[in-house]
Amino acid sequence: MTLYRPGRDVFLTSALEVAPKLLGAVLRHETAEGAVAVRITEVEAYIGDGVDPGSHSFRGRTKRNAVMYGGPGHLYTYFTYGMHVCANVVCSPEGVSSALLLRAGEVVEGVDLATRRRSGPSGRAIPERDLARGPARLVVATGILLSENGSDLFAPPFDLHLPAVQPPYETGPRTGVSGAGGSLTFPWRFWIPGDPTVSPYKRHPKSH
DNA sequence: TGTGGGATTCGCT
DNA sequence: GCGAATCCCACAA
Repeated sequence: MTLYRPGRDVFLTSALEVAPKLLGAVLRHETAEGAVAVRITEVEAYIGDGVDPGSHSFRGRTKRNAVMYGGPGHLYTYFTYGMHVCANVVCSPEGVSSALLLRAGEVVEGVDLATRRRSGPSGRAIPERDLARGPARLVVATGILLSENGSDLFAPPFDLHLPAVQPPYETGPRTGVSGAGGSLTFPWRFWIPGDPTVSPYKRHPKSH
């Protein structure tokens, strides 16, 4: 298991190149409640500065997306739909904007804690594979907070381990983003084929 | 200072 | 399958 650090190795390049290497990586987050770790199974690339209309940084740097320009290995969180938080891993060198949205993962540590966080006061049952299946679900399960925007993912309370051996992966077009049907047809999404934690409706974009 | 829209999820049908 | 919930941020005035 190799520990990569920000500013070095694979994280000094674009999200499109980092994506396959982040699949299978384990992201761990520790709080007073305990630790939860997820094995990343699905990511989506975003590139700013006029390249990708779907990116928050398409129109350049703003106060909101400043973290995306802050160097590789940092956490970019944002609030959306009035109720959800999503988490990204910044991949580009300082001054450049490129990141990976964590779309899905498998909880490999702290299943009980993750279940409590996801079920809330209702205490309803949640299938283990659904604990971190979906960007906002993954954030809830790991206990990542909006206020942790900008955190170094290679330092406590976080820890990011890349896999010694890269798992096989598949790519596909983006869905769920306005403007996704535009002229750009990069394979923005990357996932581990056959993994049950990958969003099912993303797994079969065209079921004809 | 006001306004419009969104990198989603859940529950009901 | 469909629609509601909900609030931060960017941008226009």
